[in-house]
Amino acid sequence: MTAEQQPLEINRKILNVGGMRATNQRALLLEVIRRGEGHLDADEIYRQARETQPRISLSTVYRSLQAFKKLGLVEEVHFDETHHHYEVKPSSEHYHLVCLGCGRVIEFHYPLSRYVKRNVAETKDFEIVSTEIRMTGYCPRCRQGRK
Amino acid sequence: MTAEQQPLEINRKILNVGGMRATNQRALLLEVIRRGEGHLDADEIYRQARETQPRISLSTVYRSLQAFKKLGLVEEVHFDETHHHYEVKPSSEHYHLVCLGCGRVIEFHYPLSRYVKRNVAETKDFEIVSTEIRMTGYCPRCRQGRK
DNA sequence: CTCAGTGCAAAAGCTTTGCATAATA
DNA sequence: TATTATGCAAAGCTTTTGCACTGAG
Repeated sequence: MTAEQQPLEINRKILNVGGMRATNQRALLLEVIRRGEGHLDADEIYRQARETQPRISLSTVYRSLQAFKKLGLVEEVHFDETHHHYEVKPSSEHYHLVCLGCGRVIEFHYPLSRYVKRNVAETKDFEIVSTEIRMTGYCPRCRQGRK
Repeated sequence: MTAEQQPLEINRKILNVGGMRATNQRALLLEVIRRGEGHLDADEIYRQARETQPRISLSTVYRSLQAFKKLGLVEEVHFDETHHHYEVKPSSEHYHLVCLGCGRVIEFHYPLSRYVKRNVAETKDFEIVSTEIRMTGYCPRCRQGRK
């Protein structure tokens, strides 16, 4: 087994454990999303997946994304108004700053969410699958332009 | 004078200060968004505005929303994949829990963002206009159904 | 062998844009 | 009066859905 194929095998197991059928498409998509590290939207995932499986369809991408999300395998990230980006779940506590001026997205880390999560989970009796923190504002460069 | 009774005149001033022309449409939209308390999407804002100004158009709603957002007057909230909701900016520190099972949205309060904001703003030299925290997972009811 | 999953094409949303008209500063 | 904003209709994107076919279990 080559190094490239190995992750796909692991993805199949993950899918099986989740009760989904382990299709080539899904194993590949999971891999593409993982490699993308949260910076890919549905269309980009589609394009990259097509390099390996030219016949994969956009519908499959969307349907898989929904399935993964329900299982808690991937997390949806909202950078801007119209595109959703995806990353595999154990996303190490990183969140986003979005610049309203130039659209740039800056990641930031904050160790706090574990604490907030527990607090909220207890108070609301909610089982938390993913957390997103997103702050919008103006980056250093754009602050200059705004006087 | 309560926020609910705040007249359109004040909205006009807010718009002027922001450097935008104070049109009837924008003053009304700001008022509708304020009354909606973060629970309205573009189309709902449009419908409510039309009760007062039947000839207002959806394009105006979208264009105003974008303008308000740039000015930091309103904040965009992401409950689910496809709809964006809007609320006027000084939104008292409330965030959202979204249930992956039934789609229910639960608000929660957390006093922490001021602290996080300052920290992030300093570290990244970013001028923060708005903050959104969104956690997805399963609500008490849906947790039962899941095993 | 069955039924969940896929591909394709078409439909459905949501949001943006071009242009002539209207309103604001 | 000079712009800026609006309304309308049309275009543009992203996402969802129906249906026949394929492949995993």
